Amino acid sequence: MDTATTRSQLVAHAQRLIQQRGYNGFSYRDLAALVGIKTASIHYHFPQKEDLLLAAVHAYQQQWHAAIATIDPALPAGQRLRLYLDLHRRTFAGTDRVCLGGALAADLGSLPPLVRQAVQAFYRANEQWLADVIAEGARDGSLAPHARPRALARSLFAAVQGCLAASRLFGDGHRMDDILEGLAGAPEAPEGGDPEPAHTRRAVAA
Amino acid sequence: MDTATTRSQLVAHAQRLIQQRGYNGFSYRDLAALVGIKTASIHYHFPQKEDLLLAAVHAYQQQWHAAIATIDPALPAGQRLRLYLDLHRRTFAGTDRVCLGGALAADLGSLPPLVRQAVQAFYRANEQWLADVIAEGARDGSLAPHARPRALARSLFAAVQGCLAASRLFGDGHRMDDILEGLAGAPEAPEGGDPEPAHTRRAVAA
DNA sequence: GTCTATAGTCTGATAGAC
DNA sequence: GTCTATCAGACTATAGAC
Repeated sequence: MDTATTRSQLVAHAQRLIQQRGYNGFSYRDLAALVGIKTASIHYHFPQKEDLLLAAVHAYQQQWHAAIATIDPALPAGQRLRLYLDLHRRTFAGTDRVCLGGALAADLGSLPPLVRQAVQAFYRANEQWLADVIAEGARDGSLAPHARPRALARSLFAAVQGCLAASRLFGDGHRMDDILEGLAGAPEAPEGGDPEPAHTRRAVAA
Repeated sequence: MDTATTRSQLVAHAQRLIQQRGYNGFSYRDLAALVGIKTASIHYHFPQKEDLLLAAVHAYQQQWHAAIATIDPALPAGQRLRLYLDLHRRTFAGTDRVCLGGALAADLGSLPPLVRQAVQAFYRANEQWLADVIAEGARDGSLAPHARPRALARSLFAAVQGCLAASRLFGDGHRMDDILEGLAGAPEAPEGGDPEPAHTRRAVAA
């Protein structure tokens, strides 16, 4: 089955354009040119721009849900946490995009209320997944979190979103390593020119 | 001296509108209505929109530089770090704004190159300040960072930016406390319903 | 489902009077 | 410095043929 329907192409291109330029940074004209149809035809699939936006966010959330579901729940919590960060790094490193949720959250003041709710749902889902993993890691000892799971989950997700923006700003795909380094623990002499981030350690300071 | 010149009003309103709605979310029309002049008059002060943008970013960076300069360098590094986070919390809690740097970084793909450079300079200044404080704290023992100062500074600034976006998204002015909690250390039983964030502690896990 | 054609509005920007 | 008047182009959206 050829799943590259016009509708799915529109959603995919809309996602990409928002991630690159922000919510107000793209038009039906851009979209039509990319898909190879006229702007009027887009309205057949998405009568209002808000309809397209909602479809883009919901599809994005499902895509991330599927991606996170590939992280084996049988693995130690600490490793799952690193795989979560690595998933973000691999997805966005070298691209000119950020997370769709973060991109929309930044333009919040010009977002229709329903889109705002969809973005909230995306944030909640990520923060809850992280909080669950952190709590489990604290139980089984694979993590030693220095804050309550929910607080740490929120801080971590915020750091990931901010890191994606900074990575793109500086064209530096390695910035996620900074968070990984803080997660994994670090050299005892923190100001020296230690060139080896302790990626392989299991001790977690968070 | 009455410093509320038309030019300064334009810059201030432009800053606010970008922080609320993003780079592409406001127009000369909005701005003119707020200041009480016509759109054509704005072009006298800022011939192109990019000129206005650059003025807004540069003014913002100076404002933050002045605000951070109020943090007494004689204080312990750990306390200066908390004051830095508190400055952000106090500035944005209860508002519908995020940091101008973060707002522009999110719309990077539609930013003129010179504006992009100005945003980079803003990020670098903040990350450098944080790295210096963290390195000093590691030296004098007022902090025990679990990552190298530069990595920790970048993660922390990313977390602050992400936290501001999430705070506004959920209308929750207390989210900066999550970062403070991770910075200050936390209960040894992280999953319990401990209602007391350890705000007063000095031990820093970061 | 896609098209042409078009409406009505908003956009950044310019010319020239005052 | 601010105005009126205007521009050319972009925007979302609609009507109706195919």
